[in-house]
Amino acid sequence: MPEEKPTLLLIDGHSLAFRAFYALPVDSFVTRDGQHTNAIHGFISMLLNLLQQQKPTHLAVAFDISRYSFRTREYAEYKGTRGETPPEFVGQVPLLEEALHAMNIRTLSKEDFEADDILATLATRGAAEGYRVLVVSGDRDTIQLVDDDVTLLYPNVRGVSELKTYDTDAVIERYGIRPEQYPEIAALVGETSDNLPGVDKVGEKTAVKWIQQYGTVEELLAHADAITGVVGQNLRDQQDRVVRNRRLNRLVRDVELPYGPADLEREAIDPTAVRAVFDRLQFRTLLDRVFKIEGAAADAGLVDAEAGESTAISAPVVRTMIDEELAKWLQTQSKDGTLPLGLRIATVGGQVEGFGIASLTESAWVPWAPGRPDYTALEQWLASDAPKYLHDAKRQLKTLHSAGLELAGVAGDTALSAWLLRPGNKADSLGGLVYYYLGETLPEPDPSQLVPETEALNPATEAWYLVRLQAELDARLDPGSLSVQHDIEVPLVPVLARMELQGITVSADVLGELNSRLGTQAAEIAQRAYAEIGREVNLGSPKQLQEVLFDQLGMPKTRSNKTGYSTDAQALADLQEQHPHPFLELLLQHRDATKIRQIVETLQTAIGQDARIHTTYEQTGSATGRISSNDPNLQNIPVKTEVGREVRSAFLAGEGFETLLTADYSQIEMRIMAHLSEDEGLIEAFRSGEDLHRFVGARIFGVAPADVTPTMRTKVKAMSYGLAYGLSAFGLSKQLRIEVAEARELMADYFARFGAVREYLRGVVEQARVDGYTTTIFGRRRPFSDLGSTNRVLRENAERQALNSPIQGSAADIIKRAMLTIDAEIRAAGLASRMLLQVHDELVFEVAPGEREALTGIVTAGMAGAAELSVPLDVQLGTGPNWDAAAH
DNA sequence: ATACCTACGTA
DNA sequence: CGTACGTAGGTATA
Repeated sequence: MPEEKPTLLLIDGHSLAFRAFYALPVDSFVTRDGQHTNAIHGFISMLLNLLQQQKPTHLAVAFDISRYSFRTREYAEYKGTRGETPPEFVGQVPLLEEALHAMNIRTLSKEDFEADDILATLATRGAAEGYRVLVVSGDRDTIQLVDDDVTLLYPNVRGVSELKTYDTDAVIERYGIRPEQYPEIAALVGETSDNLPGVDKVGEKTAVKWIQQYGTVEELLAHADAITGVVGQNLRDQQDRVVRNRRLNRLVRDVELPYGPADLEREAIDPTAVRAVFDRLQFRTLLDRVFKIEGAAADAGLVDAEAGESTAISAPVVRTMIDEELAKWLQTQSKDGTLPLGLRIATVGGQVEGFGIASLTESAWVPWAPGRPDYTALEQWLASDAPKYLHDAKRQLKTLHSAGLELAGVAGDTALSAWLLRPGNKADSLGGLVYYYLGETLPEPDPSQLVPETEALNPATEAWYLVRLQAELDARLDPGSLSVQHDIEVPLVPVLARMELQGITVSADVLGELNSRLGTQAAEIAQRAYAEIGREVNLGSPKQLQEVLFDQLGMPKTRSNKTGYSTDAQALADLQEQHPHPFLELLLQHRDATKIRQIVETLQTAIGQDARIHTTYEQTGSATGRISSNDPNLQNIPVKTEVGREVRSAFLAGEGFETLLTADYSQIEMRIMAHLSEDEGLIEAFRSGEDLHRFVGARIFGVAPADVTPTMRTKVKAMSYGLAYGLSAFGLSKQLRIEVAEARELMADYFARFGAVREYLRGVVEQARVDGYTTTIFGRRRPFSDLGSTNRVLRENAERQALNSPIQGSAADIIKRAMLTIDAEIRAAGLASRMLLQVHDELVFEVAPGEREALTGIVTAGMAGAAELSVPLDVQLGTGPNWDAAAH
């Protein structure tokens, strides 16, 4: 049996992407950031189909470099009729190329040539070298490439999901001429899309007839005199066109290229890179398809040996053990408590069922039944400082706590490491990380099935994966991130766990009273609002409000959003100015009342048996390094309004405690900016002890600090804060309701006095563009991929994020360091007082009787000393029976 | 039921 | 056309 020919697949990237662009609805393929992806999606989808159906052994995609080539030099009007490329298409091609590179697919382009010339060259060489060649292009000129070894796949009108196959026979059937004769026909007929006019009155029928008779254009023109009638005259008159067309539509088959067919062997994809790119493009189903096809390719032996080797390690056999055997095993495997072991806790219905423990070479399953006496070894090891690797350690710690078990020695948390590597991504499961970083698939039972088909992995084997995964993650982390991991994030795990377990006492009575009062109020306001418009509507429905405001009341249109026109507070306030109406005021009041009421209700249902609310902190919840709070969110409890503060007053010092203590950093982000920018003016402002905004205002407006008016101070304050967010003059003008020109002037004045700030902010973005990431004072990184984007919206969004990240992230580092110190000192001093909440720049404590002074000292020192900046860290303290009263 | 959008609370 | 979050209700899809 003859050996099968290798298959060389050659794709015209631009033409296929363009076809896909028009085949798929633009609006259905947009990322959350506004990047259009329909062309990329269509292209990759088509590509995956081809990989699956044709199983190419060799593969390349060719792109045009620009719309200019030797053809436009020869004939300037070539392709001149083509309109502007749609803006939604621009920018998709570089991303497509990136995706292809991640899939380890070669892309080719050549200055002065079109993609089709590259295809022609490779097809010719491929056929000569014994390949079965498949050419995919939407350009009819490529028909000339078809022969016994070369087949053309051409997208039909419906787009790129179905490709029509043209081999020699199919071409003859369709056009009545041999493939190599197609350009002769095209030269006569002309090609509108390339702006190549043909002979007037000559269509496909006539051209085919002539070529069937004469074979080539050259022959035909030699016998042009023999052609009668108007078309014959036209041919003679316009033979220049024909000659030119024929010259231009001949594809070049000997372009000099860096690769020959043999260099285009299909390679294994880079799973990490593919996931990164596809994540960014928000391609979920395509990602699955890529990995599925890739898996099949690996089975078929197409993937090179190197990629195969890394998956060759197999899990150790799980041994079940308890008590003395376990004690000995733990000691050996951990080298007397010095070597980290993976730890996985198995639970059923929240009850601990057992423990999987593993080193790199051995794994053990330890079944757990509470109350049995023979667990000393296990309990000792768990509670000891012997290092352990876990996934989502905080959750495990809390689970164990509820089972009455203590856990210490958390030395690594794969969820944290993964977040430090890619802080913008949402938390992944252990299985997800193993798949991503180790390229192996863990069986995960389908939670929707009562009797799962796939049996879950033994926790002991999961623990073994933890050890491998932690090593892989550590290897990928840079030194700065490693120190953040080691010095901040990992030690913070038990601290946050304790805060969550402690919770904070909340008065159900205060909330209940507030709820009913707001309820009555909201109902009254609603009635009055209905009276104003003569009917009842759902005031909480933006859609119904739009009807009332813009149709019924005929108000001027506000700024538009995806579902119509905005009815948010800002828009309503603007409306009230232009077109005052009592309904607007009532609506705003109703919003206020119901919003606070909704918060109150959420809190009420969150109060536990212990009269306390236990939030959950998400340590991997933000891209900058902040922690977030959920279920319920205690980081957005109202404070700005009077009723808002009533909510705060429901948060109390618990039974047996004297008072609440709040401690916050004042203007920490501005201080960090002063430190990072080394701006002398700003540094002096903080060292002077003068009110920051007053100081800055005095400099900007050229008056004495005492003469800074409240208006001036407000403007300065808005600008100072806005700077750290990448605020524009436009944005500042909107916020302060002043002219753009005035805002611009204000900013100019600011930078004239505090020039180093501007230089710093500019430098951050520039550096990030070079490095691909930003860094905080303590070494935390945040990667950015869109700083070089040609899409302005994407790029400028990324720039503002990059500008803000070192500032917000450093502030997060600092308060986390303070929390670690304070927690350690409270425990070292044996105080009963405890840290309860963190709200980004504020900490809330519960003070035990008689400990106020000691605690105050620890907190102040811990917070002020959390970083050595070129300006002091100012800490404000306050105490009181409730959170509102404890504010200062 | 689920996914998206708008709106809005905090730092 | 200002960063970072979480939650809830309405609405349109399945």
